[in-house]
Amino acid sequence: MALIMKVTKEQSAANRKALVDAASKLYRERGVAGVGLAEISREAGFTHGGFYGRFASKEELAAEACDVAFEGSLARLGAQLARHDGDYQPFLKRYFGAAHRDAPGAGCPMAALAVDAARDGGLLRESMSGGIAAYLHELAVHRPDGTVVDEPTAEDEARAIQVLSTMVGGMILARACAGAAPGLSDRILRTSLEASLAERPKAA
Amino acid sequence: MALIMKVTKEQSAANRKALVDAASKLYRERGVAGVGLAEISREAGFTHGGFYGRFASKEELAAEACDVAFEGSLARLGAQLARHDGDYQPFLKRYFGAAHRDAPGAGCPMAALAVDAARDGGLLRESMSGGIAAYLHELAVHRPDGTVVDEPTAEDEARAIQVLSTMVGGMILARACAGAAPGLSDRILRTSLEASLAERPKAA
DNA sequence: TGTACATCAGTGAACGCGCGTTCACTGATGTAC
DNA sequence: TGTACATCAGTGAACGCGCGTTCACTGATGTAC
Repeated sequence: MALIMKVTKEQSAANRKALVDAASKLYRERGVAGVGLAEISREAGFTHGGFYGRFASKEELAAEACDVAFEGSLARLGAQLARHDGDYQPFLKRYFGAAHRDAPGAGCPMAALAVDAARDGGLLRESMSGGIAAYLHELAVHRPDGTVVDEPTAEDEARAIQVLSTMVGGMILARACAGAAPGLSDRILRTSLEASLAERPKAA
Repeated sequence: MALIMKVTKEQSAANRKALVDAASKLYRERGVAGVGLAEISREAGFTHGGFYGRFASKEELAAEACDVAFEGSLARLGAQLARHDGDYQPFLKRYFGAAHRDAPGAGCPMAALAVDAARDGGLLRESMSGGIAAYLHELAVHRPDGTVVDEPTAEDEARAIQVLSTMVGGMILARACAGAAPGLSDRILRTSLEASLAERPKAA
């Protein structure tokens, strides 16, 4: 019957999504080269035997995991800006929080996976490239005075690049120091927040 | 005879250094998890059988490879600043050049390995932490007006963190885009250069 | 309604391979007498 | 000076393991008549 058939297909789609979500978390935490398909399948509640019924390769899973991470990240950015009338401060405060630093598996895909993507020659690199462009676009259309434009200018893009460089660089450096130099790691977070706010002042 | 003995030991030390140098290049290019000891040994001109006569573990090699990369990086920073009377522009122009973006194996250890180090629990993480602190110190003691101080203030450190975040974030984003969006990658380099120069104006 | 068949998501075992690590051995270097 | 021995950097083969990938199979879901 069509209805029951639909339930089964939905179940299967949900199972596939569970796999992508588990990969998205584990890859961000430990890198694409640092986690195997068996562990990802186990985390999602399956054996790894069925993997190639759902994905063409590990590379395809990595790209979809990256896409999903960007969806979450862009949604958070949009929601925060919308809730605060285009004011960047709440969003950036959250980005540069210790909670984000200490939980890369649920955080920014660029801070977690951009280096892996740069080393990759395939689908992950394309997903990351598209995600960066989309993220920059979202930052660019939201001007610091709180207005939203359709077509960002070159100046809008430049401002977006400045903010994003500070975000990604600051978070990566803070994470690299977190274990061995916690005081420095905290100062990196605080200073990067201040710098990115200066580039993107509070809505007028 | 002491002299001949010395030559042999020097040879052995040089061989060990060749291994660390090869690892430093290959790890920066492809990540610590992306290159095996056999390939590193081959690149240095050896079989991998002798590896454990020289290193306690792969982890130890990775940490030394990171140290060596920082030595080169800090030397370049110091030399450029000294040659131009503390003016940051030549150094930053070189850092944000396409040549640096396209040759990570010879470039900045933080842009190449900080994410790997953050995932690591051991020696690599400690080496990276110490390297970041040393690099920030070198940036902090060189004030934008060209003077050099012994004890940097909190403000000096904050300025150093701003510059370094922009450097590392900009380079990582530019590399992640280089294959799939070369135009965007170039704009990220140019904009990050301008932003870091604005944070560190030309010597007065 | 009941029975025989088709589908297909997921299982579990296996594959060849490269990994980090170990070890018995070689052979040139240097020492003892 | 000459001969027997010690050292030790480096070789080459092997180890157990986990990797990405493949495949024969199971068994519940759904179809045909």
